[in-house]
Amino acid sequence: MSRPTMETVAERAGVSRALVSLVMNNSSKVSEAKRQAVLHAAEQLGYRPNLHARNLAQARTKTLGMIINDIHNPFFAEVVYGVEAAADDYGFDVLILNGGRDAERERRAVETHLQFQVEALILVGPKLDNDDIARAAAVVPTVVVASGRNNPGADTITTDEERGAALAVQHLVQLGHTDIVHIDGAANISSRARSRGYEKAMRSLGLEPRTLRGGDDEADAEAAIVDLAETDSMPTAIFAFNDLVAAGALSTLEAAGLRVPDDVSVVGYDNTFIAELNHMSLTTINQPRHQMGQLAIRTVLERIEDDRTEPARIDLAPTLSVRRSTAPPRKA
Amino acid sequence: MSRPTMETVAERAGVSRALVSLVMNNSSKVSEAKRQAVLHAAEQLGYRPNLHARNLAQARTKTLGMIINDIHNPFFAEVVYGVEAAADDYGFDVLILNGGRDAERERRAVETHLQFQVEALILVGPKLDNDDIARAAAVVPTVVVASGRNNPGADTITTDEERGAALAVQHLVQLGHTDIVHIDGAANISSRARSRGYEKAMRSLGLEPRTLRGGDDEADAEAAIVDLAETDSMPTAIFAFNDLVAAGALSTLEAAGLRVPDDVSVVGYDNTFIAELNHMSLTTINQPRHQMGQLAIRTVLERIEDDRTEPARIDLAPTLSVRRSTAPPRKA
DNA sequence: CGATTGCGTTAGAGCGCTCTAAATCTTACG
DNA sequence: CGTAAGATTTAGAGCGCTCTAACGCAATCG
Repeated sequence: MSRPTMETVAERAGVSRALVSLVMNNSSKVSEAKRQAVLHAAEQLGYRPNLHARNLAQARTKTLGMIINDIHNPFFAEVVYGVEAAADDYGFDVLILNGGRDAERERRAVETHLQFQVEALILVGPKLDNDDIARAAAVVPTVVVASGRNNPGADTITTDEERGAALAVQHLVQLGHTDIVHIDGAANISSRARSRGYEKAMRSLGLEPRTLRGGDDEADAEAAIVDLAETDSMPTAIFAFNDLVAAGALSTLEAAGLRVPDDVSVVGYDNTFIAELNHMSLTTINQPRHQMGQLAIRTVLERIEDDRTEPARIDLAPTLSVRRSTAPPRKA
Repeated sequence: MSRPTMETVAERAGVSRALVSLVMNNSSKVSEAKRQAVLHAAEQLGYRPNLHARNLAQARTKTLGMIINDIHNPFFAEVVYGVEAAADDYGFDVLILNGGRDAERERRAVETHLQFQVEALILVGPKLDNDDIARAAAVVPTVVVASGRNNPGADTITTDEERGAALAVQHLVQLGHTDIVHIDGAANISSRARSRGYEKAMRSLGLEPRTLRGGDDEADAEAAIVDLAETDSMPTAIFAFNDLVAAGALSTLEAAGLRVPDDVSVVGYDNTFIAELNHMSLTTINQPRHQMGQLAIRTVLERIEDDRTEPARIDLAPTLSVRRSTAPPRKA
């Protein structure tokens, strides 16, 4: 037994199919009596509009497609909430597809979304390269959140990562540190900007930058720290590429018999869940993720509704979240 | 300029619309020449099938709807990967909607999915009550993952949480502990089963259970621990409702000057990301999340394809993950 | 009192695709 | 060379909905 359609409801309510359609879209030009009759019939039958039929008949789908780099990563979750909140406000549904940290999967996800006729694409931390993004942006309004900002044709929502790195350095310097090492993000997309920010900030304060190769993972911190310990060149503070690397630093430092923040201060980046844990309590750089999500929607809707065409570049300011992993250096 | 349709492609390739359809569904009964012609025309025009039209025309949508309790929670992320992997195998698309820890939002998400004519619903840790679930299950095959198992009409994939709690107790007892306190999950859905498992296991080993009210949050552990410290009744081991509560225990214990695992051993539950962090290194109970996701798909597909009707109840065995938060008790 | 207005309602076409049944083209065989 | 069998291809209906244009009817007006 198949689901009831408008036809069924119309029959039951003794009206035409078109009238049912009007009621479902709560048009104002329906008499109260008929509206009730239709609503009642629909209720009784358990009628549910078929979105595919609606989307076919209408030009618009009122649906947005979002692709998340990795569902695992709590950094992106917060962005999702921002996106959803804003989309709700404007009456759009958001379909989520998981990129799974894999460009090929993301490419397929884009394809799926396009086949679903989404009105816009929101790419959160995409792995896709610029060409892929340009191709997508040529078909449908596209906004990239938290990734590089030279995506041709697409809007971008970023934070100023150079500035964020500078905030970390300034914080440490204000505490009295002068020997500050940076463990970078290796090939990670944000690595360059954060390293550059660190180096510029150090130099502008008259300090010598020291950057070590890291990665985006706990284990990646280990080699760097071990190296520092063995060459007896342990700094008084470490600025890590992200919170996870900072977490790796924390445990490796402790394993080496050093206390945080007494012996070494540690700063992370991203203000993820990890940093918030009391037991970690990581000083870190915060990106306004919720706001980034909201802005992504606003931006992309400007294209849809007001058909703006020149790409928007929104660059937000990061902030510092001070916790217990930083303190003044031990007096020498 | 609107998107090209099958009609456009057909014209360009000099064939009929139906033939294009056959090619798109790679039917075997199309001559190689025409197939190439169609493919080529489609390529040139940037043709992309309209899923809404297809879904309307076909009885099936080959689409599954998944609702996740909370995108933030990394526990669920792993389930998602399992679901996606299995769905891929069977050629289904999975649409993800975020429940946002809110029953009302979940209810709307169910509605959205149904309007999208999904062939089945996968509810991961739903907040919905049994009635809501029954209502959904009456309309479309539904499987509930990682939640209570008395959902009328729906299939369920769970782990034996009593057993999991018992594993924790046994591990601690084997290490030599006899004074083991449980901090429970308060109103949380899994709390009852885990507490019961703990209490049964304790009694069966001739030990006296001691359960304190906790919650599902770091802060919830604090009150309990502070209480233990103040009444001078600190046990040698704590079994927490979940990893987050265990994390709270860790930091509160340390703040009270107690070392883990030297003074007190701590066991969590769920084997989340947190437990894995080196700096936490939490002994915990693991649920086979990936497998749970896969089984969810298999189970629900059995209903769709083989139209099984009696509800399936799959209950998997949890395992123990030993890390560095547990050790033999200090000799008295 | 006939014509006009405007509200509420409806018929019917059309959205892009699949599917069935029938048409057309080959190929093979007597 | 005619024709049946098989292989390809196509016309056309229909999926459930929206939208335009038109219709019926009551209220309003000159």
